[in-house]
Amino acid sequence: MAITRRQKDVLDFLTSFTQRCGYSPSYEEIASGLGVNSLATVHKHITNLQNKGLLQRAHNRSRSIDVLPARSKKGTDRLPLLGRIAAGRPVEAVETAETISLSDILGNREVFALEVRGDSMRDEHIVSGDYVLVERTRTAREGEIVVALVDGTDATLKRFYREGSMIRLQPSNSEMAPIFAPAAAVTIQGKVLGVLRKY
Amino acid sequence: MAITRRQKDVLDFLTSFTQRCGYSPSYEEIASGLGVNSLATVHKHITNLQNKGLLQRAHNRSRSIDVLPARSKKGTDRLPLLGRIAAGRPVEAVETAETISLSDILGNREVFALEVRGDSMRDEHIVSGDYVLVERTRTAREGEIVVALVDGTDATLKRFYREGSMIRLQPSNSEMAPIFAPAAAVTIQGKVLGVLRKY
DNA sequence: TTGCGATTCGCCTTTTATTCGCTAAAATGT
DNA sequence: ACATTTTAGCGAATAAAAGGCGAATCGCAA
Repeated sequence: MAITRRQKDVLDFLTSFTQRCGYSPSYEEIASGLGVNSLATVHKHITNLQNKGLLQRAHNRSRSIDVLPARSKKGTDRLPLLGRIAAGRPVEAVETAETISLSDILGNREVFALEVRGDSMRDEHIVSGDYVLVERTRTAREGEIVVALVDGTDATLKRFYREGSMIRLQPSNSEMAPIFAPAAAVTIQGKVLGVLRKY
Repeated sequence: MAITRRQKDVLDFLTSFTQRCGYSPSYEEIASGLGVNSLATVHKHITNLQNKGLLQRAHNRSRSIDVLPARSKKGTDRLPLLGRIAAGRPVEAVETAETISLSDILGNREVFALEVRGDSMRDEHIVSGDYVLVERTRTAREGEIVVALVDGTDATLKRFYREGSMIRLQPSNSEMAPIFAPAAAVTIQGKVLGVLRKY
Protein backbone atom coordinates (compact mmCIF):
# COMPACT_ATOMS: atom_id res chain seq x y z
CA MET A 1 0.00 0.00 0.00
CA ALA A 2 2.75 2.49 -0.72
CA ILE A 3 4.57 2.65 2.54
CA THR A 4 7.90 4.36 3.12
CA ARG A 5 10.82 3.09 5.10
CA ARG A 6 10.23 5.36 8.04
CA GLN A 7 6.54 4.66 8.04
CA LYS A 8 7.28 0.98 8.30
CA ASP A 9 9.54 1.71 11.27
CA VAL A 10 6.69 3.49 12.98
CA LEU A 11 4.24 0.75 12.19
CA ASP A 12 6.60 -1.93 13.39
CA PHE A 13 7.21 -0.06 16.61
CA LEU A 14 3.51 0.32 17.24
CA THR A 15 2.88 -3.32 16.59
CA SER A 16 5.60 -4.60 18.86
CA PHE A 17 4.89 -2.12 21.63
CA THR A 18 1.23 -3.01 21.66
CA GLN A 19 2.13 -6.65 21.57
CA ARG A 20 4.48 -6.22 24.49
CA CYS A 21 2.42 -3.99 26.71
CA GLY A 22 -1.16 -4.66 25.83
CA TYR A 23 -1.86 -0.98 25.25
CA SER A 24 -0.68 1.48 22.68
CA PRO A 25 2.23 3.84 23.32
CA SER A 26 1.95 7.56 24.01
CA TYR A 27 3.47 9.90 21.45
CA GLU A 28 6.37 10.50 23.75
CA GLU A 29 7.07 6.81 23.96
CA ILE A 30 6.87 6.51 20.20
CA ALA A 31 9.26 9.44 19.82
CA SER A 32 11.88 7.88 22.05
CA GLY A 33 11.31 4.49 20.49
CA LEU A 34 12.06 5.96 17.09
CA GLY A 35 14.82 8.27 18.21
CA VAL A 36 13.13 11.48 17.24
CA ASN A 37 12.89 14.56 19.41
CA SER A 38 9.64 16.11 18.37
CA LEU A 39 6.13 14.96 19.05
CA ALA A 40 5.05 16.83 15.97
CA THR A 41 7.05 14.41 13.88
CA VAL A 42 5.37 11.47 15.52
CA HIS A 43 2.01 13.05 15.04
CA LYS A 44 2.65 13.57 11.37
CA HIS A 45 3.63 9.94 10.95
CA ILE A 46 0.58 8.70 12.75
CA THR A 47 -1.66 10.96 10.69
CA ASN A 48 -0.12 9.76 7.45
CA LEU A 49 -0.50 6.14 8.43
CA GLN A 50 -4.07 6.77 9.39
CA ASN A 51 -4.75 8.39 6.03
CA LYS A 52 -3.36 5.30 4.39
CA GLY A 53 -5.81 3.26 6.38
CA LEU A 54 -3.17 1.29 8.25
CA LEU A 55 -4.26 2.31 11.69
CA GLN A 56 -7.08 3.96 13.57
CA ARG A 57 -7.08 6.43 16.36
CA ALA A 58 -9.51 8.51 18.42
CA HIS A 59 -9.14 12.24 18.40
CA ASN A 60 -7.30 13.69 21.36
CA ARG A 61 -7.44 10.46 23.32
CA SER A 62 -4.46 9.00 25.08
CA ARG A 63 -3.03 5.80 23.75
CA SER A 64 -5.87 5.22 21.38
CA ILE A 65 -3.88 4.01 18.38
CA ASP A 66 -5.08 0.79 16.89
CA VAL A 67 -3.02 -0.95 14.24
CA LEU A 68 -5.25 -2.44 11.61
CA PRO A 69 -4.59 -5.89 10.20
CA ALA A 70 -2.59 -5.59 6.99
CA ARG A 71 -5.18 -5.04 4.39
CA SER A 72 -5.21 -7.51 1.62
CA LYS A 73 -5.20 -6.38 -1.95
CA LYS A 74 -7.40 -3.43 -2.51
CA GLY A 75 -8.34 -3.11 -6.12
CA THR A 76 -7.68 0.06 -7.97
CA ASP A 77 -11.35 0.18 -8.51
CA ARG A 78 -12.37 0.72 -4.94
CA LEU A 79 -11.80 4.13 -3.46
CA PRO A 80 -12.48 5.67 -0.10
CA LEU A 81 -15.56 7.81 0.18
CA LEU A 82 -14.42 10.53 2.50
CA GLY A 83 -17.55 12.51 3.02
CA ARG A 84 -19.61 15.20 1.50
CA ILE A 85 -18.42 18.34 -0.14
CA ALA A 86 -19.92 21.80 0.26
CA ALA A 87 -21.05 20.81 3.69
CA GLY A 88 -18.63 23.29 5.18
CA ARG A 89 -16.02 21.10 6.73
CA PRO A 90 -12.46 20.23 5.85
CA VAL A 91 -12.32 17.03 3.92
CA GLU A 92 -9.67 15.06 5.66
CA ALA A 93 -9.92 13.04 8.82
CA VAL A 94 -13.51 12.08 8.14
CA GLU A 95 -12.86 8.57 9.22
CA THR A 96 -15.35 6.48 7.40
CA ALA A 97 -14.85 3.00 6.22
CA GLU A 98 -17.09 3.75 3.30
CA THR A 99 -15.89 3.17 -0.18
CA ILE A 100 -17.32 3.41 -3.62
CA SER A 101 -16.53 1.56 -6.81
CA LEU A 102 -17.92 0.78 -10.16
CA SER A 103 -19.36 -2.47 -8.90
CA ASP A 104 -21.56 -0.57 -6.50
CA ILE A 105 -23.28 0.76 -9.55
CA LEU A 106 -23.03 -2.24 -11.76
CA GLY A 107 -23.88 -5.01 -9.39
CA ASN A 108 -23.26 -8.19 -11.29
CA ARG A 109 -25.17 -7.26 -14.35
CA GLU A 110 -24.13 -7.32 -17.90
CA VAL A 111 -23.03 -3.80 -18.50
CA PHE A 112 -21.38 -1.85 -21.23
CA ALA A 113 -20.38 1.75 -21.70
CA LEU A 114 -21.21 4.27 -24.36
CA GLU A 115 -19.65 7.59 -25.01
CA VAL A 116 -22.30 10.25 -25.26
CA ARG A 117 -22.50 12.59 -28.21
CA GLY A 118 -24.90 15.47 -28.42
CA ASP A 119 -26.96 17.31 -25.91
CA SER A 120 -30.23 15.46 -25.85
CA MET A 121 -29.90 14.76 -22.14
CA ARG A 122 -28.35 18.03 -21.18
CA ASP A 123 -30.97 18.92 -18.60
CA GLU A 124 -30.22 15.66 -16.84
CA HIS A 125 -26.61 16.75 -16.70
CA ILE A 126 -25.47 14.11 -19.13
CA VAL A 127 -23.35 15.84 -21.73
CA SER A 128 -21.18 15.17 -24.71
CA GLY A 129 -18.08 13.24 -23.75
CA ASP A 130 -19.62 11.53 -20.75
CA TYR A 131 -19.80 7.77 -20.59
CA VAL A 132 -23.12 6.19 -19.77
CA LEU A 133 -23.04 2.82 -18.07
CA VAL A 134 -25.78 0.71 -19.58
CA GLU A 135 -27.30 -2.55 -18.45
CA ARG A 136 -28.28 -4.69 -21.39
CA THR A 137 -31.98 -5.37 -21.04
CA ARG A 138 -35.01 -5.47 -23.29
CA THR A 139 -37.50 -3.88 -20.98
CA ALA A 140 -37.65 -0.66 -19.14
CA ARG A 141 -39.80 0.88 -16.50
CA GLU A 142 -41.65 4.13 -16.77
CA GLY A 143 -39.32 7.09 -16.59
CA GLU A 144 -36.04 5.27 -16.79
CA ILE A 145 -33.27 6.51 -19.03
CA VAL A 146 -32.82 4.03 -21.83
CA VAL A 147 -30.82 3.36 -24.94
CA ALA A 148 -33.54 2.87 -27.52
CA LEU A 149 -33.55 1.94 -31.15
CA VAL A 150 -36.32 3.44 -33.23
CA ASP A 151 -37.20 1.70 -36.50
CA GLY A 152 -34.07 -0.34 -36.16
CA THR A 153 -31.85 2.49 -37.19
CA ASP A 154 -31.28 5.15 -34.61
CA ALA A 155 -29.89 4.53 -31.19
CA THR A 156 -30.66 7.34 -28.82
CA LEU A 157 -30.52 8.14 -25.17
CA LYS A 158 -33.92 9.16 -23.80
CA ARG A 159 -36.31 8.80 -20.97
CA PHE A 160 -38.86 6.07 -21.51
CA TYR A 161 -42.62 6.51 -21.17
CA ARG A 162 -45.46 4.26 -22.26
CA GLU A 163 -48.60 5.94 -23.56
CA GLY A 164 -51.20 3.39 -24.53
CA SER A 165 -49.85 1.51 -27.50
CA MET A 166 -47.31 4.21 -28.18
CA ILE A 167 -43.94 4.85 -26.68
CA ARG A 168 -42.74 8.33 -25.88
CA LEU A 169 -39.00 8.87 -25.83
CA GLN A 170 -38.37 12.08 -24.01
CA PRO A 171 -35.15 14.02 -24.39
CA SER A 172 -34.08 16.08 -21.43
CA ASN A 173 -33.51 19.23 -23.35
CA SER A 174 -36.21 21.82 -23.61
CA GLU A 175 -35.19 22.62 -27.14
CA MET A 176 -35.80 19.11 -28.39
CA ALA A 177 -39.10 17.40 -29.09
CA PRO A 178 -40.04 13.96 -27.80
CA ILE A 179 -40.21 11.03 -30.18
CA PHE A 180 -43.50 9.16 -30.43
CA ALA A 181 -43.45 5.70 -31.95
CA PRO A 182 -45.58 2.57 -31.88
CA ALA A 183 -44.33 0.09 -29.34
CA ALA A 184 -43.46 -2.34 -32.11
CA ALA A 185 -41.02 0.07 -33.68
CA VAL A 186 -39.05 0.65 -30.50
CA THR A 187 -36.37 -1.69 -29.27
CA ILE A 188 -34.88 -1.15 -25.85
CA GLN A 189 -31.22 -1.94 -25.86
CA GLY A 190 -30.50 -1.18 -22.29
CA LYS A 191 -31.08 1.13 -19.39
CA VAL A 192 -28.72 3.57 -17.84
CA LEU A 193 -27.33 2.69 -14.44
CA GLY A 194 -24.82 5.45 -14.12
CA VAL A 195 -22.65 8.07 -15.65
CA LEU A 196 -18.91 8.43 -15.68
CA ARG A 197 -17.06 11.59 -16.62
CA LYS A 198 -13.38 12.17 -17.08
CA TYR A 199 -11.64 15.53 -17.08
CA MET B 1 2.23 -6.33 -24.72
CA ALA B 2 5.34 -8.39 -24.58
CA ILE B 3 7.86 -7.74 -21.87
CA THR B 4 11.51 -7.14 -22.63
CA ARG B 5 14.44 -8.73 -20.90
CA ARG B 6 15.41 -5.55 -19.15
CA GLN B 7 11.86 -4.89 -18.06
CA LYS B 8 11.75 -8.30 -16.47
CA ASP B 9 14.95 -7.44 -14.61
CA VAL B 10 13.29 -4.35 -13.23
CA LEU B 11 10.15 -6.18 -12.26
CA ASP B 12 12.08 -8.95 -10.55
CA PHE B 13 14.13 -6.46 -8.61
CA LEU B 14 11.02 -4.66 -7.46
CA THR B 15 9.38 -7.85 -6.34
CA SER B 16 12.30 -9.14 -4.35
CA PHE B 17 13.13 -5.80 -2.79
CA THR B 18 9.58 -5.29 -1.65
CA GLN B 19 9.47 -8.82 -0.35
CA ARG B 20 12.67 -8.29 1.56
CA CYS B 21 12.01 -4.87 3.07
CA GLY B 22 8.29 -4.45 3.35
CA TYR B 23 8.35 -1.25 1.34
CA SER B 24 9.18 -0.40 -2.20
CA PRO B 25 12.61 0.87 -3.27
CA SER B 26 13.42 4.43 -4.20
CA TYR B 27 14.54 5.11 -7.75
CA GLU B 28 18.09 5.45 -6.56
CA GLU B 29 17.95 2.05 -4.97
CA ILE B 30 16.51 0.58 -8.13
CA ALA B 31 19.25 2.21 -10.16
CA SER B 32 22.01 0.71 -8.09
CA GLY B 33 20.22 -2.61 -7.95
CA LEU B 34 20.16 -2.70 -11.73
CA GLY B 35 23.56 -1.22 -12.22
CA VAL B 36 22.46 1.83 -14.13
CA ASN B 37 23.64 5.33 -13.38
CA SER B 38 20.70 7.50 -14.27
CA LEU B 39 17.46 7.94 -12.45
CA ALA B 40 15.90 8.96 -15.71
CA THR B 41 16.47 5.47 -17.02
CA VAL B 42 14.80 3.96 -14.03
CA HIS B 43 11.96 6.39 -14.34
CA LYS B 44 11.42 5.44 -17.94
CA HIS B 45 11.37 1.74 -17.11
CA ILE B 46 8.87 2.26 -14.36
CA THR B 47 6.68 4.36 -16.61
CA ASN B 48 6.76 1.73 -19.33
CA LEU B 49 5.90 -1.05 -16.92
CA GLN B 50 3.09 1.01 -15.57
CA ASN B 51 1.74 1.60 -19.05
CA LYS B 52 1.77 -2.11 -19.59
CA GLY B 53 -0.29 -2.50 -16.47
CA LEU B 54 2.27 -4.55 -14.61
CA LEU B 55 2.65 -2.20 -11.74
CA GLN B 56 1.08 0.87 -10.31
CA ARG B 57 2.41 3.87 -8.59
CA ALA B 58 1.26 7.22 -7.24
CA HIS B 59 2.51 10.36 -8.88
CA ASN B 60 5.31 12.08 -7.04
CA ARG B 61 5.00 9.88 -4.01
CA SER B 62 7.97 8.23 -2.41
CA ARG B 63 8.27 4.48 -2.59
CA SER B 64 4.81 4.04 -3.90
CA ILE B 65 5.45 1.37 -6.50
CA ASP B 66 3.19 -1.60 -6.25
CA VAL B 67 3.82 -4.64 -8.37
CA LEU B 68 0.55 -6.04 -9.53
CA PRO B 69 -0.16 -9.73 -9.22
CA ALA B 70 0.12 -11.04 -12.73
CA ARG B 71 -3.18 -10.33 -14.25
CA SER B 72 -5.99 -11.42 -11.99
CA LYS B 73 -8.52 -9.80 -14.30
CA LYS B 74 -11.76 -9.72 -12.41
CA GLY B 75 -13.70 -8.03 -15.10
CA THR B 76 -16.15 -6.24 -12.86
CA ASP B 77 -14.26 -3.05 -13.02
CA ARG B 78 -13.43 -3.09 -16.68
CA LEU B 79 -16.26 -2.82 -19.11
CA PRO B 80 -16.48 -2.79 -22.86
CA LEU B 81 -16.85 0.55 -24.52
CA LEU B 82 -19.16 -0.26 -27.33
CA GLY B 83 -19.25 3.00 -29.22
CA ARG B 84 -21.03 6.29 -29.26
CA ILE B 85 -24.63 6.95 -28.59
CA ALA B 86 -26.82 9.35 -30.52
CA ALA B 87 -24.61 8.85 -33.51
CA GLY B 88 -27.46 7.10 -35.22
CA ARG B 89 -26.40 3.53 -35.26
CA PRO B 90 -27.55 0.47 -33.38
CA VAL B 91 -25.37 -0.24 -30.44
CA GLU B 92 -24.65 -3.89 -30.66
CA ALA B 93 -22.00 -5.65 -32.65
CA VAL B 94 -19.71 -2.66 -32.72
CA GLU B 95 -17.12 -4.73 -30.91
CA THR B 96 -14.27 -2.39 -30.63
CA ALA B 97 -11.84 -3.89 -28.24
CA GLU B 98 -11.97 -0.70 -26.26
CA THR B 99 -12.77 -0.79 -22.63
CA ILE B 100 -13.15 1.74 -19.88
CA SER B 101 -12.67 1.50 -16.17
CA LEU B 102 -12.16 3.62 -13.15
CA SER B 103 -8.43 3.28 -13.47
CA ASP B 104 -8.54 5.03 -16.83
CA ILE B 105 -9.65 8.07 -14.94
CA LEU B 106 -7.66 7.60 -11.82
CA GLY B 107 -4.37 6.67 -13.34
CA ASN B 108 -2.67 5.38 -10.28
CA ARG B 109 -2.93 8.43 -8.21
CA GLU B 110 -4.05 8.80 -4.68
CA VAL B 111 -7.72 9.35 -5.12
CA PHE B 112 -10.76 9.59 -2.94
CA ALA B 113 -14.41 10.24 -3.60
CA LEU B 114 -16.77 12.84 -2.25
CA GLU B 115 -20.49 12.95 -2.50
CA VAL B 116 -21.62 16.28 -3.84
CA ARG B 117 -24.19 18.38 -2.05
CA GLY B 118 -25.59 21.56 -3.44
CA ASP B 119 -25.71 23.10 -6.84
CA SER B 120 -22.60 25.22 -7.00
CA MET B 121 -21.32 23.32 -10.02
CA ARG B 122 -24.64 22.81 -11.71
CA ASP B 123 -23.67 24.46 -14.96
CA GLU B 124 -20.79 22.00 -15.21
CA HIS B 125 -23.33 19.24 -14.88
CA ILE B 126 -22.13 18.18 -11.49
CA VAL B 127 -25.17 17.94 -9.28
CA SER B 128 -26.24 16.92 -5.83
CA GLY B 129 -25.79 13.20 -5.31
CA ASP B 130 -22.95 12.80 -7.77
CA TYR B 131 -19.61 11.53 -6.62
CA VAL B 132 -16.55 13.52 -7.57
CA LEU B 133 -13.31 11.59 -7.87
CA VAL B 134 -10.59 13.71 -6.36
CA GLU B 135 -6.85 13.43 -6.52
CA ARG B 136 -5.24 14.58 -3.32
CA THR B 137 -2.89 17.38 -4.24
CA ARG B 138 -1.96 20.76 -2.90
CA THR B 139 -1.61 22.60 -6.15
CA ALA B 140 -3.87 23.25 -9.06
CA ARG B 141 -3.60 24.68 -12.50
CA GLU B 142 -5.60 27.52 -13.89
CA GLY B 143 -9.17 26.54 -14.55
CA GLU B 144 -9.16 23.15 -12.89
CA ILE B 145 -12.00 22.07 -10.68
CA VAL B 146 -10.73 21.80 -7.15
CA VAL B 147 -11.75 21.01 -3.65
CA ALA B 148 -10.66 24.09 -1.79
CA LEU B 149 -10.65 25.15 1.79
CA VAL B 150 -11.11 28.84 2.47
CA ASP B 151 -9.91 30.19 5.81
CA GLY B 152 -9.56 26.64 6.98
CA THR B 153 -13.24 26.19 7.49
CA ASP B 154 -15.24 25.69 4.34
CA ALA B 155 -14.60 22.98 1.82
CA THR B 156 -16.09 23.75 -1.53
CA LEU B 157 -16.03 22.58 -5.08
CA LYS B 158 -15.05 25.34 -7.48
CA ARG B 159 -13.02 26.22 -10.51
CA PHE B 160 -9.62 27.60 -9.64
CA TYR B 161 -8.17 30.83 -11.02
CA ARG B 162 -5.20 32.86 -9.93
CA GLU B 163 -5.45 36.62 -10.15
CA GLY B 164 -2.28 38.28 -8.99
CA SER B 165 -1.95 37.55 -5.31
CA MET B 166 -5.58 36.61 -5.06
CA ILE B 167 -7.38 33.38 -5.80
CA ARG B 168 -10.73 33.33 -7.48
CA LEU B 169 -12.91 30.33 -6.79
CA GLN B 170 -15.55 30.28 -9.43
CA PRO B 171 -18.79 28.36 -8.98
CA SER B 172 -20.40 27.10 -12.12
CA ASN B 173 -23.78 28.45 -11.39
CA SER B 174 -24.84 31.78 -12.75
CA GLU B 175 -26.77 32.52 -9.59
CA MET B 176 -23.73 32.25 -7.39
CA ALA B 177 -20.91 34.71 -6.96
CA PRO B 178 -17.25 33.78 -7.11
CA ILE B 179 -15.16 33.78 -3.96
CA PHE B 180 -12.09 35.99 -3.90
CA ALA B 181 -9.50 35.30 -1.28
CA PRO B 182 -5.82 35.95 -0.72
CA ALA B 183 -3.73 33.01 -1.79
CA ALA B 184 -2.66 32.42 1.79
CA ALA B 185 -6.22 31.81 2.91
CA VAL B 186 -6.92 29.13 0.34
CA THR B 187 -5.87 25.53 0.73
CA ILE B 188 -6.25 23.18 -2.18
CA GLN B 189 -7.25 19.77 -0.97
CA GLY B 190 -7.45 18.10 -4.31
CA LYS B 191 -8.48 18.37 -7.89
CA VAL B 192 -11.32 16.67 -9.64
CA LEU B 193 -10.42 13.92 -12.08
CA GLY B 194 -13.89 12.69 -12.81
CA VAL B 195 -17.48 12.31 -11.85
CA LEU B 196 -19.50 9.23 -11.10
CA ARG B 197 -23.28 9.15 -10.97
CA LYS B 198 -25.55 6.36 -9.91
CA TYR B 199 -29.25 6.11 -10.73
C1' DT C 1 -8.76 23.42 37.42
C1' DT C 2 -4.96 21.53 36.44
C1' DG C 3 -1.90 18.39 34.18
C1' DC C 4 -0.63 15.48 30.63
C1' DG C 5 -0.90 13.84 26.30
C1' DA C 6 -2.56 15.14 21.70
C1' DT C 7 -2.74 18.59 18.16
C1' DT C 8 -1.37 22.47 15.35
C1' DC C 9 1.83 25.85 13.43
C1' DG C 10 5.76 27.67 10.96
C1' DC C 11 9.99 26.59 9.29
C1' DC C 12 13.88 23.81 7.87
C1' DT C 13 16.64 19.70 5.70
C1' DT C 14 16.88 15.50 3.29
C1' DT C 15 15.10 12.24 0.31
C1' DT C 16 12.84 11.09 -3.75
C1' DA C 17 10.50 11.63 -8.13
C1' DT C 18 10.06 14.05 -12.45
C1' DT C 19 11.57 16.40 -16.54
C1' DC C 20 14.56 17.80 -20.31
C1' DG C 21 17.82 17.18 -23.97
C1' DC C 22 20.71 14.10 -25.98
C1' DT C 23 22.80 9.47 -27.93
C1' DA C 24 22.52 4.82 -29.63
C1' DA C 25 20.99 0.17 -30.38
C1' DA C 26 17.22 -2.89 -31.31
C1' DA C 27 12.76 -3.98 -33.08
C1' DT C 28 9.25 -3.08 -36.50
C1' DG C 29 6.85 -1.77 -40.62
C1' DT C 30 6.92 -0.76 -45.83
C1' DA D 1 16.99 -2.09 -47.49
C1' DC D 2 15.23 1.89 -45.59
C1' DA D 3 12.60 4.77 -42.44
C1' DT D 4 10.32 4.82 -38.12
C1' DT D 5 9.29 3.66 -33.56
C1' DT D 6 10.51 1.64 -29.24
C1' DT D 7 13.78 0.55 -25.83
C1' DA D 8 17.80 1.69 -23.19
C1' DG D 9 20.86 4.71 -21.51
C1' DC D 10 23.34 9.30 -19.67
C1' DG D 11 23.69 13.74 -16.49
C1' DA D 12 21.76 17.82 -14.77
C1' DA D 13 18.12 20.74 -13.07
C1' DT D 14 13.78 21.04 -10.70
C1' DA D 15 10.02 20.16 -7.88
C1' DA D 16 7.61 17.80 -4.57
C1' DA D 17 7.04 14.74 -0.67
C1' DA D 18 8.79 12.96 3.58
C1' DG D 19 11.03 13.65 7.72
C1' DG D 20 12.30 16.61 11.17
C1' DC D 21 12.37 20.56 14.94
C1' DG D 22 10.52 23.51 19.09
C1' DA D 23 6.96 26.11 20.81
C1' DA D 24 2.31 27.18 21.53
C1' DT D 25 -2.32 25.46 22.10
C1' DC D 26 -6.12 22.41 22.85
C1' DG D 27 -9.10 18.91 25.20
C1' DC D 28 -10.09 15.25 28.03
C1' DA D 29 -10.11 13.17 32.51
C1' DA D 30 -8.79 13.04 37.14
